Amino acid sequence: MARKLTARFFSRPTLTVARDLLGKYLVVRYGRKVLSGKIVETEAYIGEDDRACHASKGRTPRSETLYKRAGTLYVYLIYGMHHCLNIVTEKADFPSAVLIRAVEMEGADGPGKLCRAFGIDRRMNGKTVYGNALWIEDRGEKTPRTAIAQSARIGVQYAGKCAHYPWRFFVKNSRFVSH
DNA sequence: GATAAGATCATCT
DNA sequence: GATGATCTTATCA
Repeated sequence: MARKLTARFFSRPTLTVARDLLGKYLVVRYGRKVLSGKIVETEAYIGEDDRACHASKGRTPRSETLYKRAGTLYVYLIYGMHHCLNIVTEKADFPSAVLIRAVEMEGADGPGKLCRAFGIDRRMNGKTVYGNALWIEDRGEKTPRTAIAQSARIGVQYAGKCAHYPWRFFVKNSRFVSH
């Protein structure tokens, strides 16, 4: 019933992956604990032309992860204290990823809190999404198109017109979606 | 309810 | 030396 998503799922266009991730489950194991929650909010970051994407300045030691193959985890520290979890999409050498913004779990509404709740930090950067510490499951739940809403991304006002791209996807009426 | 400011550091200039 | 894919707390209404 629960099916682990493979690289094939993440190799598709980033916007498709971002939308399809809604309703899937993020599962993290550390020690003998397993935590999981349904994904209800994502954002897409696509290519060097997207000024909100960390690859907009080309390859750097940090953005290098975005150029890896689909299914690679990109985790970075923001504002000196919060981690954000992304999954790289599309082809190798094309920088794109989906940011996981919220899952249905107490204290996991918002990318920073989500990583804190799941114990995710920079040690996960560069790992894959099909290992045995972190993965995504399809539990067969269908998320109807009508339950999905789209909007501009959050926290990227500096990105000029890229800030207005409707590349954020979320499940309507979920109380776990960030404010 | 809304808005503002402060925390705090890896990364890039 | 500047800045950010955020969050918490404080203050006002």
